[in-house]
Amino acid sequence: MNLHIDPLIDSQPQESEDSNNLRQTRRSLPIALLRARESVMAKFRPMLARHNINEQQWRVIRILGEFGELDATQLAERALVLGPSLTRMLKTLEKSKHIAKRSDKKDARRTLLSITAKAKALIKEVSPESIQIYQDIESRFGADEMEKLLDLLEAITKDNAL
Amino acid sequence: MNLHIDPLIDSQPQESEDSNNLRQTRRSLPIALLRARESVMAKFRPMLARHNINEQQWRVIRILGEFGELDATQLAERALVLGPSLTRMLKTLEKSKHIAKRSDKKDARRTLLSITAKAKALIKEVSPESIQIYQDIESRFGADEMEKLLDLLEAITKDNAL
DNA sequence: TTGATTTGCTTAACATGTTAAATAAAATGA
DNA sequence: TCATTTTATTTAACATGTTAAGCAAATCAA
Repeated sequence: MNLHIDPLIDSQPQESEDSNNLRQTRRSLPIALLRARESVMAKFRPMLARHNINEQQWRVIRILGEFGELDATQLAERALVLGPSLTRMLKTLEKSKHIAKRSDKKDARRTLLSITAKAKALIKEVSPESIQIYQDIESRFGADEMEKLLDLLEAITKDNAL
Repeated sequence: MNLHIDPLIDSQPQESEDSNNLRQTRRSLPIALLRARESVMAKFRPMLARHNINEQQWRVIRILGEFGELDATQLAERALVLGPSLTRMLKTLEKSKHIAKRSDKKDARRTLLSITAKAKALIKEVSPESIQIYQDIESRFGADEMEKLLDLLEAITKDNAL
């Protein structure tokens, strides 16, 4: 999702017939989350593009780098990718030698996924740039604000899962 | 994106070789935003599905309901949809008589979009359910926390746009 | 033990996301 | 005025999102 969104700071709703009491989209949580995410990802996407990977592929590789070998279900859950998407992505990532597949000896239904040396090298390449971008965002937004935001995001996520 | 995500509260990273200093995905802002959004949308999606619309269609209709007639560029920007996606969506939404198109007399390049009576009726149907779901989320998370979260999201969005 | 159910993954079909290129109309400038 | 550039939208191609259905392996229950 690359929306190249302009600020929209001055725009105001025009309709007077607001008989439906829907919150203005500006203060709608789903839309605010999407906008915020887009504004953040806009900073990361050009860097990922330079390394010939997209957002989802980077998440999958990163999760396997962080957690080690996982089965497809756990990987999809943690990388926030749906099963059918993961199935397709794995075909690509196997061909490009970033991910290796093996079947679980104890449970033939399960596929175990792990990253290759090539993907580990990619992580080492991307990490410093990623950290730099993150720090730029954090230093402008403020480290305290960033912590507060992350805490609230974690909290509402946990809250909604109940 | 309907991920049906489980809490993942107790899971911990396994890899010791964390020589790359990437932040744990749990505290990664892009991922935290995505997770939070998924947890929120999971509450809304079944309701939208009952009304036979998806998330993006609802955003487009809602934006036109809020701002009135807009050209395609403004609509795409505000509804957080890319141009090519909007082009395709409009074909569907015109066929279903939710949206009407006319070309701008002053500038033949522009297409002006507005919602029909049918879409206004849909908004009236969906709004109370939407508001109810929103209030459920807000009452569990806390209205103060919700305000803080929305403020921080608006702030970081504005900050990143600079 | 075996028929029924559940689980893990894949396939299918259609929608949107994403980037690049194409097209047409409008604005610009010599 | 007319060639050039910019702007608004669409088309194309491929990737992921989403839901439903399918399939094989594992688990359950009688």
